[in-house]
Amino acid sequence: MPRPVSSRPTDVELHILRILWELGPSTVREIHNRLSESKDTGYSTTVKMLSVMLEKELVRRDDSVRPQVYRAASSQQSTQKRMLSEMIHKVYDGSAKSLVMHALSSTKTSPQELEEIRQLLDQLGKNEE
Amino acid sequence: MPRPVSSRPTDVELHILRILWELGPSTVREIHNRLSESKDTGYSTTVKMLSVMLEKELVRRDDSVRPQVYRAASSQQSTQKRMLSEMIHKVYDGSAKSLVMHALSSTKTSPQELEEIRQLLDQLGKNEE
DNA sequence: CGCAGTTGGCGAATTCTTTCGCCAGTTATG
DNA sequence: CATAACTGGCGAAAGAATTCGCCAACTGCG
Repeated sequence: MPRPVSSRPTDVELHILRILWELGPSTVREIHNRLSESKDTGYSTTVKMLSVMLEKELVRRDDSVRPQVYRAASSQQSTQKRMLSEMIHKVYDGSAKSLVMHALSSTKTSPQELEEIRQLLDQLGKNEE
Repeated sequence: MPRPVSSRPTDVELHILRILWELGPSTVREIHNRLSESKDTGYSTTVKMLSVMLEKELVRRDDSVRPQVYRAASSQQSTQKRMLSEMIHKVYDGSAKSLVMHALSSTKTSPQELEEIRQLLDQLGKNEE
């Protein structure tokens, strides 16, 4: 068997992934510095989290340089989409529409953003016909 | 201090909540029967999960009848909204728009549903002005 | 009543996540 | 090349989530 591919990130894992998406490939030190702005856990903890994430294939490591450089294994987009579709299934019973309606009605969205969404809607409508 | 109110449900907890939303107030036996259609865990496990959920105030229990009847403490809608806004913040960095765009583009949505969304959009636009 | 089956409470085992302490290897500097 | 600072690996502790075994209380039926 090849290997189960990257699983759903836990909260801290997601936090680290977000840092990697923001900073790009980084050393443990860089990741830890950023992480410790919002969380006060030790350096060892960050090292360990990264090693767990490496195990789960959520991140990759470049050993050819010193200090080693970590990067996210999947892009922000694809990770977001994976997590979103899990939510649509497990929380919204497969109804993307309900989720969209909730998302739109419970947060303020600027007129410009509404317009972008409307355009996407038009485009999707075209493909359907 | 009053009490921290219901926290985020875990996977199994959510599964049980979904059953309660579907069936309405139910006995452990009823919940377990439905749960065991998709999961093969024992009756004791269901009892325990419910007691944990009672502790967390995710469900309430009516002790005045025998066998006791459990019901979800929050509606499906409000739970969905709570979880969705957590996702918008933690995964989409607060951008409901990005989430909506992903949701629409990665799942097939019927023309009729697209229309409903468009109407909501129009309505939101009005309130903005 | 008295037994058989059902219900549910509790503590403990298991598994996963998150946290470190400690130690060894690496690097920078005088 | 010493030695001080930094880097990261490992195992184990602490916390959650999930699972159950066991037992006591309750119910229904003859």
